[in-house]
Amino acid sequence: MSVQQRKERERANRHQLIVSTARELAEAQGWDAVTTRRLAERIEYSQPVLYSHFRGKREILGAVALEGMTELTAALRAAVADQPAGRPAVAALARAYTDFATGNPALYDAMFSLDNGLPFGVEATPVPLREAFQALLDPLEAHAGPDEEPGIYVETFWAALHGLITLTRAGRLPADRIPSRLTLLVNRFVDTEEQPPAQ
Amino acid sequence: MSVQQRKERERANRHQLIVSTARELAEAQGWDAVTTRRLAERIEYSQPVLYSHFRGKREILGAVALEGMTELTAALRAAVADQPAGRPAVAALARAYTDFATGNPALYDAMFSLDNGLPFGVEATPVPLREAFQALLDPLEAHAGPDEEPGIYVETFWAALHGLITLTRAGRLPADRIPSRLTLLVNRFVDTEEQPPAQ
DNA sequence: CTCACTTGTCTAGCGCTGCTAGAATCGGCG
DNA sequence: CGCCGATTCTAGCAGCGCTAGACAAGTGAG
Repeated sequence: MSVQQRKERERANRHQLIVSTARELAEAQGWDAVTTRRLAERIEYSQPVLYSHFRGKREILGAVALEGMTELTAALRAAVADQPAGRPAVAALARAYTDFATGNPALYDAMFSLDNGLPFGVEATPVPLREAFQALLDPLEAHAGPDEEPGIYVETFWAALHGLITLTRAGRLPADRIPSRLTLLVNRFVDTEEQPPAQ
Repeated sequence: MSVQQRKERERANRHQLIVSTARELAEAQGWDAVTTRRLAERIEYSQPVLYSHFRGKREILGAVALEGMTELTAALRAAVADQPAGRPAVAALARAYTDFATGNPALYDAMFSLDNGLPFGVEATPVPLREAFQALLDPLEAHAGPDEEPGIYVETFWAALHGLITLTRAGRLPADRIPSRLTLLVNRFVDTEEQPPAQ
């Protein structure tokens, strides 16, 4: 059985190679540059090999996106971990989210802007997606008002972050003053009365 | 000179025909279906005619987007006009914005999601874009806090709206409960203390 | 060790895209 | 009428995602 095991291992390696290469290429030259031909050339196989691993280009995008979800979760958790709960944690969360997006623009696009075929918000939603949302929810939900459903509250906060990022990157908003908008957003979503008045 | 005038008029008509047809096609079947071949066929000319009016597909997109900006401005102004200034005006504004986006999804994409080549936020920004932003700014800016710069405040509010719309349409947020998120957003961005406590 | 066969990979090609060079045709003017 | 410039068309390029069918390599049986 060792032969079959070796083959499976090699196949898994190549699978990962495709995902990593696609991601690198996208991050270096944008997703438009990630064509099946270029990707095949980079991994030193012919095009059809890609289709023995993935149903199509979208599925490759989805695999990259999933990888990104895990990393985003880790980044958010790490940023919040060494902050006191409450407002500082939310500020750190927002900052970590936008840093992740600006630091990995192609990855972020694959996750949230492009069509990656991943099912959001249904029971079939992959675990990394759920965890990413949970990482967003944990530091936030305590700040939802008494009349606000926590889920809705977090979704709206997330949408605001996402809007800031996409509009900025698309050139619709000036790229400077990102921190100002972020601070304003956090102020608007975290009631200061909850905290002692340590401005 | 009447001949030349007629030619210019015909040319302007065809220009508008291209823009309208592109918009209709996009709204009916999505922007992916708007190919130069299909578009040429619809207007009953050959492909190269398109390139005598526009530098390329992106410029057609830009023309559609510009048309949308004017309509968005009108929609926002109309929605706010018959509302008392303050919170109701902001709520109506937010509602009108999302209604416009969901009612004209392809148009909205051309304006704010796809690459239309229009210059935002610089001195060369076309008038319709400025006016649209102004229509957003007018009912809002009075609600910026004392420590908040109105421009930043409006940009952030706009980004939140945009994020809600794009995430919802991309299937990242469940489409129901849009009104809940909208209400929450308005609550967070309009301080209730300013108003008499007429819940 | 040889042969048949399964498994894996590649070459070649389809129909489509945005865009353009150069041929052909149309329309106004002398 | 016939010329000539402006206009429009035909035909084609390079590249896209994706796939059918030819080919080679590795496996197990005799």
